[in-house]
Amino acid sequence: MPPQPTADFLKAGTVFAALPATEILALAAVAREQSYPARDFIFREGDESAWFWLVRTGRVKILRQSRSGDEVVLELLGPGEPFGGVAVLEGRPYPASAQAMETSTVVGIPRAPIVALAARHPMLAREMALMLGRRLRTAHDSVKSLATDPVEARLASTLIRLAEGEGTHDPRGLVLPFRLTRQTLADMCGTTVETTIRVISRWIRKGIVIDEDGRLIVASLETLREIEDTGSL
Amino acid sequence: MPPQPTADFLKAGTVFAALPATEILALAAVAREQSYPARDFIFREGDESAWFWLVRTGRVKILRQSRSGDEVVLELLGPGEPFGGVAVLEGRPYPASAQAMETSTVVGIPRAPIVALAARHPMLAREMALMLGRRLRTAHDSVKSLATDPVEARLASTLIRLAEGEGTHDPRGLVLPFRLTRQTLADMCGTTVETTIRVISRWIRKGIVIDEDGRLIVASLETLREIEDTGSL
DNA sequence: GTCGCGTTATGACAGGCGTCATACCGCCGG
DNA sequence: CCGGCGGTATGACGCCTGTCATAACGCGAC
Repeated sequence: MPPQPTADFLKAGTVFAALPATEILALAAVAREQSYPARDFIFREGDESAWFWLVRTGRVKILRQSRSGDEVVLELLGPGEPFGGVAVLEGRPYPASAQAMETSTVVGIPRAPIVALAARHPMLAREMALMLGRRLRTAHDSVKSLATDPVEARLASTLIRLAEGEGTHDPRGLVLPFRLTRQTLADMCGTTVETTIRVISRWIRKGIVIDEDGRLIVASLETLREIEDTGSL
Repeated sequence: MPPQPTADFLKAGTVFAALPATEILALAAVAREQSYPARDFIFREGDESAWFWLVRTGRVKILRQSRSGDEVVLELLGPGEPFGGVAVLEGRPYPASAQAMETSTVVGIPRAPIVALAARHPMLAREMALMLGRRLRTAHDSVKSLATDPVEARLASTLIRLAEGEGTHDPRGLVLPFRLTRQTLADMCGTTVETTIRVISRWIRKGIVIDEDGRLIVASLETLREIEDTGSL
């Protein structure tokens, strides 16, 4: 049983916040909550996009795979964040896979009610457009970083982004609210586990970051920023 | 004097196609057409987003620069394609620069009328969302390619994308409808001019592509596809 | 208990590709 | 007509970083 009813959860998010109460209740009636253990896939690249999803609890990883089998992590999503939306509205298959990073529950809403709702309430499209604009910008940030920066700078900047966006304050620094393996970090930066491990280990030895049982704590955002700029320490 | 009145141009594009004629005329009345010579900037990253733009003729390059001065080309836009839109709607500064690749004319629409129009006609937001979804997908394609593929495969896949999307058929192959320098291609793939020159020269010697006075012709799309997959030839 | 898996760690090695230098060609402007 | 600029071409060199191998540790499954 979720900590709060589905309707309240839908209303609390940014996506459906502006909808009238009756619409929210109608959505909640057709929504389905489901829980996934770590490493389970919610859907895979190429699957038919039958559901629109929202992260309820936990952490979901959006990724694509290449023939050679190595993964590229495109986005990390936390509670309240939607995914699969564009594919649903366009009626295309999902362009990427979604995988639970830790035990997570997600809310799924079937395609038909969402499409009908979007037709009735154009403000949904507006919210969608703004959100996509933001995500396009961060995607472009990634492109720029991958295209020009050396590995250590890329690792620094994704860690900065995560810490600033999702970190909670603590006497020791900014604490990331989820476990982030070196492998996942590597997949977000287009590098390998080994180099990521080498870099993070060096940072830990220098006290720039702290590894607390798999959870990273950014102790010196400033040093990371310097690394981001100069490409090394 | 442009080849057709501004109003007709606006109506012909995908963005405003569904609007009533009176709205189109109102837009055309406040729109401004302007011509830029090659290498001139229409706006720069960080500028206040006072205008929403459409490419009328020519070719516009969306790019970002790093401190070290090297550029990253995020998108190449041709006639009918909009740019600067998200920044205008959100009231943020432009997140990237726009530069004319060749002599180009663009149509600019001031911020206020666009914002008002979007409020009156929610379908605009819908069009916007769909367009952003497509662009997000191609951005994610770039991320994946930059993160996992070797340089030669990246060059192959951007050339394939350009040829399939914008190439015109010809007995010799798919002809790109604009001059594309090795430098620009390098900036699109996150590599350097030198390596791009080496790779393209090799391709030209093998007959995979043809350089016709700066315009590239893709003679064997299949070979390029094989290179895209295997990472070399 | 112990086998296996996921994760972190460290070293050796090779090679793709960036960097620097140089050269050539066509074009435009003074 | 000639100097500068933008673009293409080619070689030498080096290093960042991917690849492969090996090891240790914690933990859940059986």
